[in-house]
Amino acid sequence: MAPRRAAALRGGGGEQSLRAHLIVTAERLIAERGTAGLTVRAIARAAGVADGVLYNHFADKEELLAHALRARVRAVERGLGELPEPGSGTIEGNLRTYLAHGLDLHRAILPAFAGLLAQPEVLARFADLTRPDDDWRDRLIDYLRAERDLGRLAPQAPVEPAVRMMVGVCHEAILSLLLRRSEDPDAAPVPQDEIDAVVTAVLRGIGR
Amino acid sequence: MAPRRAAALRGGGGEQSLRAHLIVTAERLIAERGTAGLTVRAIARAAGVADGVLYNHFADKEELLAHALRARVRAVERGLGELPEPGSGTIEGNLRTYLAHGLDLHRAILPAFAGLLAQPEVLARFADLTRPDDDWRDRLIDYLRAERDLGRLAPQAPVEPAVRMMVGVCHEAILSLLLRRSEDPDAAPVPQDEIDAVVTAVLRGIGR
DNA sequence: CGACGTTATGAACGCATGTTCATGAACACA
DNA sequence: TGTGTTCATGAACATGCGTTCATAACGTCG
Repeated sequence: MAPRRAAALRGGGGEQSLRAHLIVTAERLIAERGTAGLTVRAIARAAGVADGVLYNHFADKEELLAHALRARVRAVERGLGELPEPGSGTIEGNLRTYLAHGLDLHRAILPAFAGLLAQPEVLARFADLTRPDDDWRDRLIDYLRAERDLGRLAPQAPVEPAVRMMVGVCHEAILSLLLRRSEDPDAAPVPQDEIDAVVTAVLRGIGR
Repeated sequence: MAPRRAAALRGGGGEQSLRAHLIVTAERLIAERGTAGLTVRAIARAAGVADGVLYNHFADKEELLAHALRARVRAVERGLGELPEPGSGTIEGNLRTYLAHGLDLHRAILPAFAGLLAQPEVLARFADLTRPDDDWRDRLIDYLRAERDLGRLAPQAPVEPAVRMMVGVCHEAILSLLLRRSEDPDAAPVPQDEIDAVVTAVLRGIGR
């Protein structure tokens, strides 16, 4: 039927189709180095297959990249676990969880998308891709509104600006991490006490 | 001495050196389309000169790009005017000015840098380039600390988280603008009332 | 066991890019 | 006017990319 030499190279199992194998390999490379200088040959070499295989399973390089990015996004979301329910725990603790969640999400996603930001025409082809931080932002908005409806926040609490700020903090932290990484590859992420300070300030901002 | 055919093409004046002319041209192209797909030939064509001229004045393409980016950053900063002094006006009004300033700055700068974010090794060559939003951020920190020292803010006001949020709001606004632009080229920037809401929330966050 | 269809192979292709260099045009000076 | 120097010119080069396709290796079926 299908895989021959390549299947043998990939190990005895071989229950994974070559198509899936390519997606997994591209996903790994994207996670490591982003989409920027990622070549067809690099993917093929990493997958242990010939240069042209890609075109037996995808229309072009971008279609493979789209599938790989989707897989990457799903993997990240799966690894981040559940977000708090409204009414449970303290709002402060829950916001801290949301912020940590958002920071992890952005740290995992933004580098992969950085190469696409520069090319709007390419980015447009990925528009149907679930935009992970839009999801996260919507859930944060829903969460705060629900807390407001439960009476645990003042009725006039400015939910939208608070969310805008928390999303912004995530972007800012990861962008500055990217910039610092260009000089020092081992730059550290945002320390915990700064996260706490932001949560405290946001809580004051929405009237606690 | 120097310019011949090209000088004539550029107009009668010709007091501008070809080197400066190349920088200005590249700066214009960067402002319009970013550094992403910018080729040596595109710059040469836009400047009305031969393909290879660049190498009579710069070591390589990246050196020209560095000069052009520097020029672009300076031009933007020049166009944005002065920031408020501590002690003058209201803190609310001043923060609004800072935020508008930061939004303009990021809208003008971030698209040009988007292509570089994806390539850390290239970005590292531009490390000496004044990082415009670092400057802006430092000035905002200094401003709020000065207001605190003047007694117009509580001594324990959390300045750093507030600044982190405002910088983040700028990043977030421009990044989401870039993303929306990839689908709708005429997407609108952040409306004024959202800016006001953010400023109000930040003010509450630092204890007003 | 042999014919057939499927599909991985990887060399080759076309193209775009950054860069080089032999050429000659424009100027300064004698 | 003649000579030397400077430097713009743009065709040519080297490289790397995405993509194609004739070939051959493999599994299936009669």
